[in-house]
Amino acid sequence: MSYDECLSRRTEADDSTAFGMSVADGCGACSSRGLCWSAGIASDEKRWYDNLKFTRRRVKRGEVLYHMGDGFESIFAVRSGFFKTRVLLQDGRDHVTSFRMNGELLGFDGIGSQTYNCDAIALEDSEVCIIPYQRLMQLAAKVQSLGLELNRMLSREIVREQHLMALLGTMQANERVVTFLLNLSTRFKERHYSATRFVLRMTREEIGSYLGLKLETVSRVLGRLQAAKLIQIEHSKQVTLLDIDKLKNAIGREADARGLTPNVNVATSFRRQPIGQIAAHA
Amino acid sequence: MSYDECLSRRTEADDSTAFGMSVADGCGACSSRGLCWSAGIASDEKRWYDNLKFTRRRVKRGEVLYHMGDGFESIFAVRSGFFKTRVLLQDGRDHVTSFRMNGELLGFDGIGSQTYNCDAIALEDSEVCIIPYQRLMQLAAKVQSLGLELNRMLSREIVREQHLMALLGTMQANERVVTFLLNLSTRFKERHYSATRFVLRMTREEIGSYLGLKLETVSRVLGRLQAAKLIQIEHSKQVTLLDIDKLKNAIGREADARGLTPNVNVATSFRRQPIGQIAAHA
DNA sequence: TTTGACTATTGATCTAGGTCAAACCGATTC
DNA sequence: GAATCGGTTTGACCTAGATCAATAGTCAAA
Repeated sequence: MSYDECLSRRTEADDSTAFGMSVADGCGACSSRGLCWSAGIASDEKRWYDNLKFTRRRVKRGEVLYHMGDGFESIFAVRSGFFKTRVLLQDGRDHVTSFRMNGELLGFDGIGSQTYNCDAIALEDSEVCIIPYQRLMQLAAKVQSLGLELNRMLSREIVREQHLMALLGTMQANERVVTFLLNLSTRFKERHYSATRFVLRMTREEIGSYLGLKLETVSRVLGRLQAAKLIQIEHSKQVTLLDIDKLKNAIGREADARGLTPNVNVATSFRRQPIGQIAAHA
Repeated sequence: MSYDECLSRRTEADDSTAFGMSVADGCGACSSRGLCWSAGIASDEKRWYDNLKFTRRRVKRGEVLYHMGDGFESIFAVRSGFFKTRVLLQDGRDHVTSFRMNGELLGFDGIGSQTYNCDAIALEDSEVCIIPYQRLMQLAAKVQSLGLELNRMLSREIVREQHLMALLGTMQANERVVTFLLNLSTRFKERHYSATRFVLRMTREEIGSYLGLKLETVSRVLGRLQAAKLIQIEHSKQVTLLDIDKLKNAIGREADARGLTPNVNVATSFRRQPIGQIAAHA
């Protein structure tokens, strides 16, 4: 298959109603340019990249992009919106494994078994580029750097998950939530959004599932962070990070010394004393 | 680079002293054949695979195969022995992310950043094949199925980690340990070792780190499993799985009903009895 | 065979986070 | 504007697993 064949093959009419599909303007003009692929594509092959076009698909809030068990055909790039992925255990328990925003990719979990291994669900009305895996690999056979970049992305996903495992295996509730907020912050920053003020698209329960905590615990930690003036929350969803440096310091052993624990075990009987009262006496 | 160049390039003398290196007999004759790569290589390209030869390296118990931060050049296939990988957090805490046995691969975490993102440490005297990544990708450019298989392996690693995240995020101590034992069991079985009787190469602390538990908890759970006659342990390391089916059933909600909980606090047990539990064996 | 360094077990106690329950809040809908 | 609904907060209480501490195997070196 030639370059041009590969490209033309997908230039269907822009019928945005059928299956919620529509045709993209092409990667060169995409607002996620630089986040999604291009960073790793060798510059002499950039012209290639800029001419890529992928079919798009709209996914409404709450809708499933793909289900665990569905046959794997494509990976997806988030163009706009917000997704979560989750794995289900046999007995019905589930665990959220990632949140994805624009420029991030979904579906790597399907390559190995030719079947998706988790559910991907939109947390708000979203749009994705559909990247057919077969076609991608045909291209990669021609364009060296494309295959290399795919490997890099898979590897980075492995590393991301390793960090998450370390979080789940070793961190306290406070640290988990702070790590989560800081991670969102840097990702928004990369997208030229505010690093300090953003909206949480997911519920407390979803955050909890992601962090291995119960929703009440997430709520309490956020409450404590707010009481300690490290963050501010309006309407449950709108978060402002008031002091990123202090937040960063709150990860690690010294977390307790900074007034984030509910019960500063002073003498004996002041158990579960809210932070505000302690601060007032200090 | 031609097929033959690629192959001949690495046929150094078998000098097993220098750097602990030695040359392998080639993949075709390897005892891990079928575990490591070949399963995914298209049959018309098998002759290719069978002629592959990689430099080997011996790693003594306790020695580091690669360090976090080391420049990435190669992935490794375990020929014999046993490894753990671990990530380190800034403040010194660490978390074990995998145990690797023969036929399994190490180093995927380095591809994305060109730098290893964890430590790989031998738990017993071991030997690995060194698979230079550059060379591998050169080959993959010629041999389609090699690149595809690499993608599959990376993807499977992603899925493996997702399951582990779910374990760390949602499972009780009992379930974690049982899952761990069953996982070892199936991996030994795949290698034609006993699925029911094997040696734990890692310490209780390492198991604990892997499972997000403290070593005392691991020890207690193993003790309980033994008391329940589901397993037997000799000399701390030698494990026998006495009833794999019951072990499998011990994962999930009903685990408690099977005598795995330490203190059956009868006084309070009437307070909230899960409905599912009553119906379970009717 | 003794010594010493690990590693594992076991008991007693403590606590971070889970559980349960009630109230609250903001957005829809009727 | 009352009622409903999904999500959130907050309080009271409980427990699984952590922590601390003492004991005891295991193994290799002396």
